[in-house]
Order: sequence, then structure tokens, then C-alpha cells
Amino acid sequence: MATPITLHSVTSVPCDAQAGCDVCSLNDLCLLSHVEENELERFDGLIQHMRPIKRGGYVFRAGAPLRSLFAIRAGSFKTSVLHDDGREQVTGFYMAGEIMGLDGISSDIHTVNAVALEDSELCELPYYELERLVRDMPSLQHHFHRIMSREIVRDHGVMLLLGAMSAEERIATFLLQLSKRYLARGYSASSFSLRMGRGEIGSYLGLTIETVSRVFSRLQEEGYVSVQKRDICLKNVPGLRKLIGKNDVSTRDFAARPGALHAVA
Amino acid sequence: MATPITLHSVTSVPCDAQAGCDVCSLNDLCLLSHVEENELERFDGLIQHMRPIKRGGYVFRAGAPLRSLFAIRAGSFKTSVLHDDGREQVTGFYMAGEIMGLDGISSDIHTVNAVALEDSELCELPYYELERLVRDMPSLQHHFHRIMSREIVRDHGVMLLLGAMSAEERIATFLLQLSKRYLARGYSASSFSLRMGRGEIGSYLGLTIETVSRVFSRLQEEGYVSVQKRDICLKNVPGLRKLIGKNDVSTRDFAARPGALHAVA
DNA sequence: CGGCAGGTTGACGACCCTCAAATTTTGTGG
DNA sequence: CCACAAAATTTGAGGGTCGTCAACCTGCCG
Repeated sequence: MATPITLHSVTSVPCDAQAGCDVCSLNDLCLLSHVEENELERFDGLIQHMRPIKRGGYVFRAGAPLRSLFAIRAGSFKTSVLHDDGREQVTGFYMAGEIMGLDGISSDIHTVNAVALEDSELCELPYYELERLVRDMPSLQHHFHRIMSREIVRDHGVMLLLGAMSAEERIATFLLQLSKRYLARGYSASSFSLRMGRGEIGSYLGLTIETVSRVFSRLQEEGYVSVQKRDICLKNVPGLRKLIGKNDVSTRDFAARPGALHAVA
Repeated sequence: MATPITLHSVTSVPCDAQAGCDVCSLNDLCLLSHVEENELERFDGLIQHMRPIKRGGYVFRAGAPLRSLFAIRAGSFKTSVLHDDGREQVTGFYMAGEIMGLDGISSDIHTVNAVALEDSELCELPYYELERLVRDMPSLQHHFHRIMSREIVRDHGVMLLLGAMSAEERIATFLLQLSKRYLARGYSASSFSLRMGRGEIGSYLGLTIETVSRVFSRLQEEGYVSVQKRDICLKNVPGLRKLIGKNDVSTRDFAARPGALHAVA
């Protein structure tokens, strides 16, 4: 029933092994895009480049003291919180150019676990040196704030997803989101391979592993996607988009009360 | 069936109407706690104090350009995102001493609506002036970063709640969370009044209004709380705590794969 | 070849959503 | 202050979605 699909390789390393920031191909996505030319050297010196990490390896653990933030140079990661009773909630998936560890700034202690989903490479940014550097470089400062804010906005999206969407909508949203992120990194938007297992997807989306599997099967039957283990091909992107928000929840209307358009001066 | 309860008033204004930062009773919670004495004047000058806002009034709307962050001096607010199809997801409730608007930094545009749940008072912090000020004051800078990070951590908590908890656990968690926040502000931890409607609670927790109502009723029957419209009294806090995590989800174990303890240097 | 982890599929049932109606509370104008 | 309308909340009955439990399949590796 499943049609065979071909996939691009998306595991190529973005730049050669010893390269510094100045030649890293990720610099559009990275913090560094806002470092001024004459300061680049200082920034570059701050970073511990090219820290390799194996699949399944921890970048940091919940409870560990915050020392550094980690920029992903290649590969992908998940972060998760562990509830007392052993429940795990995956809080995010991260890929090249993104920053992990921001949660730890709040109390100088990491609150999530960060684990590599495949063999990957990190740039380590010692946090307190970064904070110092940021003070001298307004555009870097602003960019850093943007990155933290983006994390907040992303989390709000997940909350919408978890709080108000059906299983099918969650999966569709998840796939479209991944597609967008691969596209932004120069990979195919329609063919990619999932770096995480069904269980991890389920945890992230608030579904069981069985439900994730069933929805994948159904989406395939209905021609939206081709799924072959972890290889995904989006066959009908507009259809997937329409899948989201088809459920009529218009009765569930908690719209704000009528009131002043703005604070009264 | 419901036992009558008495409640403390928690609507008193924390400081007199024209007061500046230097005498505001919130300064332990506020950004300002990390402003150095000799710089306080500059900080104080930046802020537009005492902006009153009526219940139902918007602080800002999703889509509006980011100009300021807003510190809550008194009262309470909700933030929410609106999905295309009219669905709303409440993303947070905010009370005195907390900061709203951080989501807007990411793209210079607010992504949520912020609405007053009661008549309230704000301090307006023009964002770009704040950013400049922050550069000159390391401890303020760090505190600001902490505040953004705290928002991220809080969102992770909500994700855990939405992704892995039953209706009863969500409500219990929600109530305990509120209790803690009131306590931190010097109010009773066991008796307080909800500033939001059942529908808003439901949206925040990913439940329908009916389910929220039913769970409140059940918790009351079982002696955990007293509920009288929006007035809540926690009767059995340890019991509420135990309610969370009673469901055995130990089979739902997505624990990280065995692997290196840390990145290989 | 056998064990194992990851994934799929099916049957069944619980939890929570939907729909509906009653009831209380709030807001407004007389 | 009361009457009325509108909104919020509660409660009940019924059904659907998704979780639970279980069996089976596949690919991988020793």
C-alpha cells in the first residue's frame, strides 16, 4: 500500500570540521549574524566550536548548573522535562542554528534534559561571557533577546496545539512545521526523515505512540503523505493545511469581553 | 452542600497612586529590584507609572507593533492567541509584579492579546529605552534575561500539564500554582478568588467549560476545596498534591536512550 | 537463529466533549 | 431598588476520540 519514496540526504555537515564562525554556513540563522565585523574575532574566541556528540548523548541534564548555551551546528536534539512520577514531556525538537539551554537562565539551573537524536555537533557558548559580550554589542543584544522571545512564541504555538487541536491536526501541524524548518535550512520541504521516534513525537504532541502511528497510517491512506518508517514525504501540503482547523470549534468561543480598545491614559 | 467561606480581600492597591519605583511595594518581584541605587532615578524616569486599565480593556493586541513591555502594578490579566478559525488559546494569566509583552520582541510584533481580567494598573516600559538601559547595568541585564527565561520555564510547565495530565490533575495543578503565586505576594495561600471565568480556565488548561465546572464540583464534594462562584478555598492541599501524578502512566516511558553522559570533548 | 527495540494494528472502554436545558449571577434601565 | 435581559455556570445524557491492553510484525544486531 505504501508507495516507495526517495529522500534527500539531510545529514551533510554544514561546514568543514575546524571552521570558526566566520566561515560557518549557518550564520544567517545563528546568533552570530548580528555580530559586527570588527568584533567577530572576540565572539569567535568565546565559542568552543565543534563539540561532537553522539546519538543519545546528553548535552545537559535537568538540575545541572547552567554554564553554557549550546548552538547546534549540525544534527538535532530533543529537550524534555521529567515529572515526579516518571512521566516525560518532550518540550521541543531543535535543529541546526538553534539555541538550547535558555531555560536554565531563570535559576542558573537547567530545567530540561537535552539529548541528541543523532550524531551531532555543537558550539558551546559560555553564558556569562556571552552576557558580557552582549553588553558591548547592541545588535547582538537585540538578537539575543529575539532568540529568547522566539522560544516563548514557539511554546505558545505548542500550547495552542496541545490545548485545542485533535490528534490529526496536531500531527499535520507538526509535519508542516518540520517542513518549514527544513526548507529554511535549504533542504527539501516535502521529503525529509524524522529524527525522533514515534514515542517522542507522541510525547511532544500529547498523544500515545499508538495514536501517532494510527494517524500516520490514516494520512497515508488518504494520500496526504507517504510514510516509510522515519522517512516522510508530503504529498498534499495544501490538504494538510486545510486539515488544520476543519473541526468546528466555533462554539468554544472565549473571546475577550468587549471593552476599551486600549488602556485609559 | 457548599460550606460558606470567608475570603480575604486581595484587591488592595500595593502603593499609593502617584508613587514611583522607589516606594513601590512590588520591588522584590519587579525588574527594578536589580537596579542600582544611583541609577534608580534613570530607571524611574523611563517608566510611565500608573497606567490604569479597566476590566476587559486591551493592553495590546496580537499584530500590533511592539513598543513597550508592561509590568503589572496591580490587578491581573490574561494573554491569548487566536487561531485562524476562531479558536482561542489562553497562554497565560499574569498578576502583580509580572511582565507582559516579551513575546513581541521576537519579531517586533505582539503575537498575543493581553486583556485585563479586572480593573488594574500597569507600568509601561518603552522597550528600546529599556534595552539601552540594560546595557549599562549588568545586574539589570541579568535579571531581565532571567525574566524571559522564567517565561520559557513556565510555558514548559504548561506543556507538561496539557500534554500529560488528566482534567483533574490539570485543575489541581492550576489551583496549587495560583495558591503559590498569591502566597508569594503576601496573600492567603488557601483562600483567594479567581479572576478569570470558567471558560478562560478551560481554554488555558485545554478543557471545556463544562469539564472545568464538573471537576470543581467533584473536588468540592470530595472535600479538597470549597468553591463559591469565583471564590476558592483550598481545604486539603496535601491531598491536592497527591491527586497529581496518581494516574499510573509508567508504561508511557519515553526515557532517553542510553548513551554518553555528556558530549565527548 | 533468536532476542529485542520500534512500530503497526485491532478490540474495547474511559474520559472528556457535545448538545441541551435548568439555574444563578451580572448588568442595565426604569 | 426592582425588573428584565444577557451572560456565566451547573448539571445531565449520550457519543466520539483517543488511551489501554494485547498481539503481531519488521529490521537490526549479537
